[in-house]
Amino acid sequence: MEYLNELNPVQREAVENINGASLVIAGAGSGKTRVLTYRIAHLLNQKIPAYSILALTFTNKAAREMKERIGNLVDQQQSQSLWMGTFHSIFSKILRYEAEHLGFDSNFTIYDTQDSRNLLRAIIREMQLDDKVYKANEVLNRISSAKNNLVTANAYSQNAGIQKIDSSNRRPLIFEIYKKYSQRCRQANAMDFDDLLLQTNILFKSKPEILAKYQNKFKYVLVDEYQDTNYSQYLIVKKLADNHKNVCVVGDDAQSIYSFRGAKIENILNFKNDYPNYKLYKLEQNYRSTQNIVNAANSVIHKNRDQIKKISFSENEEGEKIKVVKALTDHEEGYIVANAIYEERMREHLQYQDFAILYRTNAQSRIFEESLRKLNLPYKIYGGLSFYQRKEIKDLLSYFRMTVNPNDEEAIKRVINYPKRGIGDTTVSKLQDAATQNECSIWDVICGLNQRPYGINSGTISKLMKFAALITDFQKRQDTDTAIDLANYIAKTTGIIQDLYNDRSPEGVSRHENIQELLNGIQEFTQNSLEEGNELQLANYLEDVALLTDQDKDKDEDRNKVTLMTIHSAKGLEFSHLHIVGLEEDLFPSQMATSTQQELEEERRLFYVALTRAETKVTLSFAKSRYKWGNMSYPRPSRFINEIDEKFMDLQYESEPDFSGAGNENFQSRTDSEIVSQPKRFEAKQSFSAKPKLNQPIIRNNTSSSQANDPNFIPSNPEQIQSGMIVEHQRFGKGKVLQMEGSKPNIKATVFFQNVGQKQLLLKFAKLKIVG
DNA sequence: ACACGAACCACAGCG
DNA sequence: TGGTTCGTGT
Repeated sequence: MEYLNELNPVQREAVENINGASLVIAGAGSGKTRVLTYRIAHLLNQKIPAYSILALTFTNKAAREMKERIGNLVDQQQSQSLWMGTFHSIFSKILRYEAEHLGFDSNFTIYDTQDSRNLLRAIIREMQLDDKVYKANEVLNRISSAKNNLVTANAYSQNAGIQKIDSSNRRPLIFEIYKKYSQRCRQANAMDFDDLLLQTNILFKSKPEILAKYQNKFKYVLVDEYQDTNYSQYLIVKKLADNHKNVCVVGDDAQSIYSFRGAKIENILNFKNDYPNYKLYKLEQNYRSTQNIVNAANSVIHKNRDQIKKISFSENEEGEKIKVVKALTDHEEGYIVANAIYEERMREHLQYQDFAILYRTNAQSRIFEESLRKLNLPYKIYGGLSFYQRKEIKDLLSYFRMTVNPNDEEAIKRVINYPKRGIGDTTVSKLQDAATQNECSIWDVICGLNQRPYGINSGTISKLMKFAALITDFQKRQDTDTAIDLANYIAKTTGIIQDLYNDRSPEGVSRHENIQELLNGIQEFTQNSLEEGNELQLANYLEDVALLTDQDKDKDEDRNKVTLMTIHSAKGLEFSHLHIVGLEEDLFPSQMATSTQQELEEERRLFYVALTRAETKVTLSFAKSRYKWGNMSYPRPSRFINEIDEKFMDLQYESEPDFSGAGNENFQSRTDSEIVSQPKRFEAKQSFSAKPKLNQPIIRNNTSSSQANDPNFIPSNPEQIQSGMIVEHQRFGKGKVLQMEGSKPNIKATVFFQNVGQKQLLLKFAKLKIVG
């Protein structure tokens, strides 16, 4: 047990007091994960069997890493038998086991957000509602937050408060959509992400004997990132721990950043009410960051009113002050950050993996990708469209889903006509109507078509029969084939592989590669299951895959790379040198989060989380101009910059910085004397008025005689533009035409724009003025 | 049924 | 910018 000596006194107490309720308030970098892993290791050492320990983490990755570490402290065999994972993955397992009690089949599909949205869109269309009023995304948010507060479809329709809100938003029929949505999910034998928690609660409430079973099984319950649990999750934990009360929750109210999805800080604040005899441990020493960073972060978070008072301090070296960089444009911000990383790495002999760029929204990532690529800096990017959400991946997975659960409505709609087999939208909607009428699935309708053809012509019926036979064939192979064999068989027989192979465009090639990568993953899964003696059928693979994210498939070759991610996904991570970018009003804090005190405080906590990811150095940056929604905007620097106590800052940006080139080969554009200076309106705070509508080509009558004299001549014809001309583009500003190529209908011009670099424009759509 | 072009929309964050 | 949907022509 020499591992106990690696802990400070408070950490050690939190690890050793295994019985009763414990609340661990853990400041950033205070060794929270260490306490959790050591506590679990300690439990195992006290001869508590692994299968009676339930540990709920925020991500799968965290669970995996923690298991690994516990394995190193005790033994791998035991640590692998722990019940450790996200709420979603743990309770989806339990729900599969208990599915019959809820009227589901144990091979139910898990709908991801895309599936849910598609289903909602279909329902809204079928109800003939205006999809501009009933936006699928917003309806989904309403339903999701209802579920997270355990409001079922029936309760929703009977709740006067909710009905009032929906009515005042002119969307009084959301309850109807919610009802239909629930029915369709049930019909399809599918649960969405929120259902995994909601149905667990329903199960525990309606079947006390089942609840009792799990209460007895899980004698020790641990929860990480407790500040980010929602009501549904809170109640699951409370119920499971109700008998033995051996519950340990770890969290930091200052790092609560998920209230948008129903997380409640109150869960931490109310812990003492549920467990009056609880013990409180405060981990206040930060081992991660320099004193300067910790102090700076503290000075920010102290501006929040709602918080548990705690001191966070560091005994590391004082460290560098926080730097702030001002860029003229969003693209320049990209160049500056990439250059800084390039130079810091050289000067301080660092690895690429020591650097991270954190931003508020995924949309900001592309500019940094471009500038990193220009300097040949390897990077990895998280978020955005994940691997498992790509079309080709979802298509193949949908065949797998059909095989395991043919009632899966979203899967069948994806694959019924992919690859093309001549079954069009009209046929699908006939099938859908029939399914709704008979309260059965589309698959059931297809299987009964010989008896009741629902007005579908015989040609199409035989196509449908062929499709059905294909799926039935897959189903028959399920029991005998391993996951990888069946997956390969499906990929081949459906023609997906061939279809993608035939597409020799770069996109087609990459899609083909993605499919190969997915199949490799299944191969790996099959192999691992074989070694560990687990089930190795396709259905078993599918159980996990819906809950995986990109961060779960970290590859070795990705290790030494600069990390690009949102601040939200950086939670729990740490980096030596950190760039927090886009510190502008209406971006960070987000314009959607400045109306109430609570929202603003959450943004501030988000900034706090960002700052505390850094070990040695933080650089903040902002741009004076940025493209947003396709338009130029001129934001002010974020208020958060000023909220950091000046003592901890290096305020060099106040004096106009000089990025004008010397020793910086990436700014050739600035030395190009042909390029005119910034347009005057650049200084204006708000965007210019009387702007032509973007989607309408601007065409005036072009008497070409006046062309040379008119500084604002708008061409209607690509031929009126020649190389060397100075032109102005609505989006990219002023620039010089370098060269033209292509034939009349689609002439391309390469234009060098001052702020954006070279742009290829298809002149047919170009929004250009000739200014000289 | 399908292919193509044009209009429209999107950018909050996650399992 | 880029993905999706809608309308049109084949």
